[in-house]
Amino acid sequence: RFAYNVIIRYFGHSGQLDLAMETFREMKGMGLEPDVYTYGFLVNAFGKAGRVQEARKFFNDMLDRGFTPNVPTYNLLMNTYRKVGQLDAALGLFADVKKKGFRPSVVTYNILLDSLCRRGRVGAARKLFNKMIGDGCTPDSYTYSTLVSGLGKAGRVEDALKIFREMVERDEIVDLIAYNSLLATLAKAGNMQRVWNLMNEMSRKGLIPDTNTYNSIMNALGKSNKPDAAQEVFGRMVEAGCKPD
RNA sequence: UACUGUUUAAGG
Repeated sequence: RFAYNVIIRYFGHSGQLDLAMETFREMKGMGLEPDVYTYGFLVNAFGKAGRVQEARKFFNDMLDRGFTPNVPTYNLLMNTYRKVGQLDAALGLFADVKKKGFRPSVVTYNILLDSLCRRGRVGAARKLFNKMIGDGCTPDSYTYSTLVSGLGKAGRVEDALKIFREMVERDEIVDLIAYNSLLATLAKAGNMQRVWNLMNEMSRKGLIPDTNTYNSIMNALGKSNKPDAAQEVFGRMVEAGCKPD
């Protein structure tokens, strides 16, 4: 069964859903009982492809067969809802998790925070953020980047900065993605001074900007009609040995 | 053995 699970995960990961299904049928044909991992891999495979109905069907099959999903399994389906923007369904699952007496993990909260932000519900996201801390769930660097990015996209630059600073104050590791999230926010807001300052801070910390870093800045400059500045950034990018994609 | 975060047109 372990071997079948590995194969199903592989096909799911590479988007070969038909082969994943075929392997699943073969597994059952051999009289091998799928477990929560088997179903989890299938939920994930179809969820990543945006095929919500099928993902949900596997999840329900698992319930019908008397398996008790654990938190990561719920997260897989919740992430499917997040991807297609079905916020209410994601919130419904969250309620189920709590009703069953499970403790949502930091990943669960991160998925919900991102769902809320993508629907423009940044106020609700901040509330949930406070609630998660109140419930004793410690935010991680995913949590902060999600919020910085979400607040930034909503145009709430100062709030994004506040969250970023909070991450620093809490000694959370500020990784490249966290910097990229804030840089994109600042660049879109036309706050180039802070962009350059932040870039300097990054290099002091030994963090190497990647194509994502440069692309988001150039994109913002282009949109605000500053092709010359964008070109200058492009020059710096090449100078720094970063290959344009 | 599984789950989450950063950039990406224009026109219609």
